[in-house]
Amino acid sequence: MSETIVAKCLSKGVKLTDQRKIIAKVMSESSDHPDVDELYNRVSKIDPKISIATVYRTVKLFEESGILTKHEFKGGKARYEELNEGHHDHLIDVKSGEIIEFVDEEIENLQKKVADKYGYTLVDHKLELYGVKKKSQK
Amino acid sequence: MSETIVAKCLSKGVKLTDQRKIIAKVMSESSDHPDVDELYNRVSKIDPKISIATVYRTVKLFEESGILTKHEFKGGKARYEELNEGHHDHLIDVKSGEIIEFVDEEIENLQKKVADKYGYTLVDHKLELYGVKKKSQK
DNA sequence: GTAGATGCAAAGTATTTGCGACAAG
DNA sequence: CTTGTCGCAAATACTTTGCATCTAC
Repeated sequence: MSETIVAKCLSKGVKLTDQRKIIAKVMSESSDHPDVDELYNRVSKIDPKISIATVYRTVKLFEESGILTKHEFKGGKARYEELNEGHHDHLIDVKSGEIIEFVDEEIENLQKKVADKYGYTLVDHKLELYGVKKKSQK
Repeated sequence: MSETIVAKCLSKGVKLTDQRKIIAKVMSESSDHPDVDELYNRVSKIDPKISIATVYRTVKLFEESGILTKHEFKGGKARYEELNEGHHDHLIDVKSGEIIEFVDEEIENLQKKVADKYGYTLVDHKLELYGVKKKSQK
């Protein structure tokens, strides 16, 4: 868990302050995708003296260091998630806001193929599905 | 061209003011994906008295009326595009900012399949590819 | 004529930044 | 020690809104 984040910080030459350790811990224990406000709330319960500016600075730093990813889902604030080996995309329930993570190799490959077709090498992508729950399941 | 927008306004009961006509015209003549600032600049050349508040209000109204779509590409401002029958996704050149529109039926179908697998009906989606131009083309 | 649209400036959000005090390596 | 970080409050960027005036239907 936090081992990974600490290791990543050391390998990137990122100083390990108490604040960063707390933010890293909270993020690695969060299975949802908190926005900065929410993260700040959770962090404040551990150390109420941490300022929101530090939270903003830290998520940005962690993003650049490959520790977190930023999501900008429709019309909301930026939300963050710990970045692990396995890449995945998101299916968002438009009614409840629930977020489901999924992986689809076939789609990934097709994306590369599309980029290739236009003479591009894919460096990143974003796929978000927005759906409503079905009434009955056959 | 603008016929479509005028028709859509009438059918939706949207009042056709001079400002809206100008904004509609500018959008339908734009083949890129302008943000509000840029749209405001273009509109101002036709009628300098239009305020940016009206531009914001109008793009929002047009979006709700199915005339424009809003894109929130990585870390930038919201950008708008005229909504036509054919749906397409975007491939963004991370170096130049150039945007290429593409359609891939196969990916669309797979998306529906993924949503289905989790018990959802797809109501919307967002797919953005970020790439760099290849040096040599075989 | 009347409901809704506009322009202006002021108010919101979300995020970033300057600066003096402070802490990690 | 020295460089980078923190907390604070002020600043910024984008977008929305209250209000008096004006206009399409």
